[in-house]
Amino acid sequence: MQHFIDVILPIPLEKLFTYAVSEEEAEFLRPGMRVGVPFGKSKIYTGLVHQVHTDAPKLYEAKEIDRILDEHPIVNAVQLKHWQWIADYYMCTIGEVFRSAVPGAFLLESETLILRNDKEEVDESTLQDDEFLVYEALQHQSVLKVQEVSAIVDRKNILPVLNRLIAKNVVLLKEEMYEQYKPKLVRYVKLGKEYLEEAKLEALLADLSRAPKQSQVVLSLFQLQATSKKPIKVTELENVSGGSKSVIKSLVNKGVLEEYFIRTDRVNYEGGEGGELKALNEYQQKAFDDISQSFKEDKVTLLHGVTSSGKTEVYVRLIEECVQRGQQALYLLPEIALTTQLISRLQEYFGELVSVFHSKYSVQERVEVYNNVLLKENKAQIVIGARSALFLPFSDLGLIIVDEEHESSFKQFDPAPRYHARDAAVVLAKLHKSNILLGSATPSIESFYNAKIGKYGYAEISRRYGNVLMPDIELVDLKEQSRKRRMKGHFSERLFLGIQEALEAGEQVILFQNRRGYAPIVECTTCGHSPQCPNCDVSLTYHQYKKQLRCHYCGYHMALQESCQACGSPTLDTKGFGTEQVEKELETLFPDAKTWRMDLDTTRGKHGYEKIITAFEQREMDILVGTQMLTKGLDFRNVSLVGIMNADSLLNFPDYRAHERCFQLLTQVAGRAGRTKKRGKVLIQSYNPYHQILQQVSTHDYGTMFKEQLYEREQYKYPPNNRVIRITFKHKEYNRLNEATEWFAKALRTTLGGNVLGPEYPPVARVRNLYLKNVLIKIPHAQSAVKTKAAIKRIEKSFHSVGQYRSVRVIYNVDHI
DNA sequence: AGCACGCCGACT
DNA sequence: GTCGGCGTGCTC
Repeated sequence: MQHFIDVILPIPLEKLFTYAVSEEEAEFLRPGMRVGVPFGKSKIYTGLVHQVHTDAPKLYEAKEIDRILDEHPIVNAVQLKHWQWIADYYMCTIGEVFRSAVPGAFLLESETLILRNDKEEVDESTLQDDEFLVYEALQHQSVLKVQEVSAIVDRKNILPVLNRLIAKNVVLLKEEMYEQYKPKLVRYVKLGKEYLEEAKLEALLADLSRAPKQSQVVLSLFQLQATSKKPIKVTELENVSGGSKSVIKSLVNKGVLEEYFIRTDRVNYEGGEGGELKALNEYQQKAFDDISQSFKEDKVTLLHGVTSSGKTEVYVRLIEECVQRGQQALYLLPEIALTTQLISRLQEYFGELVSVFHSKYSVQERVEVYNNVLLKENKAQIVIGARSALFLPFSDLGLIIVDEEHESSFKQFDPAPRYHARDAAVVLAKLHKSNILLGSATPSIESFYNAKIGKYGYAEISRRYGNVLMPDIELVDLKEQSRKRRMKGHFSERLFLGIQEALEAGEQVILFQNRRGYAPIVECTTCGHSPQCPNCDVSLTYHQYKKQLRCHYCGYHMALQESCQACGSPTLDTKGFGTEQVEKELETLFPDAKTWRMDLDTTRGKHGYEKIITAFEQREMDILVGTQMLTKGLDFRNVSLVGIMNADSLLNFPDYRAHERCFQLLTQVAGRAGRTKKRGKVLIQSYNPYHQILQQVSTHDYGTMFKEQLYEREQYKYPPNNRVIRITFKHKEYNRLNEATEWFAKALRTTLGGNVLGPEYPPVARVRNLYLKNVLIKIPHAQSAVKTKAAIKRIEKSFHSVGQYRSVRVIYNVDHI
């Protein structure tokens, strides 16, 4: 009897692939083990066994596997089910889930090696020049890599040479798989060593004159390198230059570009002894009891606890119980809220039992945690991590906590699978028959709705810990202030005085402005021209500290010009403002205060974020200006005033979630104020202070916000009662994209009827030289989501069989945020 | 996703 | 005539 296995390959293809195995192999192999399999002409990939069976494929001859990579499965049956759910629900392939679910180090790839053929005599006279060169090189070293051969014969395509050499029995080929860790494939490029001198570079560019794409790539790379010392990602270069993968690949093969990988350092936390649990106060205890009751009914449970109410202590109790039962616990947090503060707090309680899993950790560290969970080691009994921790090989999960469940960063955006960690966690809990708790001070409309209709259990803590009062929130009318000429830059008199008062009392201030840089637009007052990004359809943001104009979508940057590029007049002015400008104004308004800024620009680097927070905690600065980074579960003791520079920018997003998100953001930022005895003060500046959302924030009225938002969502057929799928189309040609999306939308309307919106350009209609267009599909409650997705997939199939549309990228975002 | 294949234009 | 660039299609 012949034996076969179906394997999952880490690529975006719908199908599984079938390989032939021997009887012994078939007996040994089990689902969840990795195998090396030949794929395509020569490569060996890492596949995951999905099924062992004896049904020979009918349409093709199955290849044999190359090798078995594991002694035991590294992925269990529950995980495979979970992966399949994610692939189906989020409309991606199981291979894509595989790729992002296991540590990169588990996915080995082969490299082709050229070996000397010692068995045969070689008649040197029969060799051509290039063949002889390779032959000669092999006399000195027994193994050559493809790239080395390429360098020796000074040619890109070495296949013909190799084929002739194989035919003449001079060489043998071998595919070698490296068992060692490979960093997650973040490829970087730099200019090859030879081309570092200017003269050489010029010669190179002259050389490439008839390869416009390649020279564009080199130029782009040069630009990127000249302006920033940071390493340049291959993907970044691809997008900025508009050159395709194959263009870059040829340059790498030529040695013009050099590929390299960067790995981050391993981080190790030393666990403490394991300490005493803090006693819960009556409100926490009540919540704890309600949660326990709800868990008994096997319900997903929502914990709604106001900011600073001590949710963490409740979590700790639940984890404690779970650990006592001998089960594993998973504590999920948004990446950015995974602070040392929290981690060390958990380690205080649970000592060594705590492992941390986090994308900033090295490959090595992640493999370790993965293996520890796999082997159900004690030290990984409690895992605290960001969304990818969801994919660890838990075998006996007793509790999942999703903290800050409303956070939109739980939804993965860029590579597929575009899953929502909170929702995927709910499914995982179901598969494990595990308890799951969602916690937030500002629950998402979806979760609160689920609690309302009784689908989820509900618990509440409405008092801050230690009976600290909720902050006093005051709305400041910017329209009035500016009419009365009371503005100092972007500060109203009210805010200015508030800061002054706080500083005099020796207290700290947080200022929130949801935009980084100095000003989002630079405009010529003579002709109205403003500099645009050459790769994206956006104005360049002015960053004063570097005197640069930057694109926040693709990273393009250029020096600020003295005069207008269109008309030459030196009458440049800025529009709008960002954190940098706020910081600048503070310097003039409060010259004695120590001010710092926290945004993407100041927290780059490994510990940038950590450092600023520690410094602020230790009161080394008085005022902290920042973007939404400030909102995440930070526990500052000495902040008495929080100022929101401009709330309107949050309300005016063209997105059905804008209001909800504005409420959450403002409430969370406000929650940073007055976490100890003294009541905190929050000042929200706005041109529209009577907006219902701002009123609701100021009165801490979640209930009304929820009611109104739910009403609106129902009116316009948005979640929670309806589902939405957004399809994004990408192409570099404007016209082709338009035609393609019209075609697709029409097909969708034919099958699905009315609930298809678009195609529409997003606010930024071109990013990294690719045009974008969106189609939004709403699926009413009564309509089958599964069938709708199947219909969409069918339409995509016919879409891609149309020749001109084949190169249009189609990206699904189910439950997009 | 990668990678070979093959057509097409440019230059030894 | 030959080589490299760049679009197209296939991978068990």
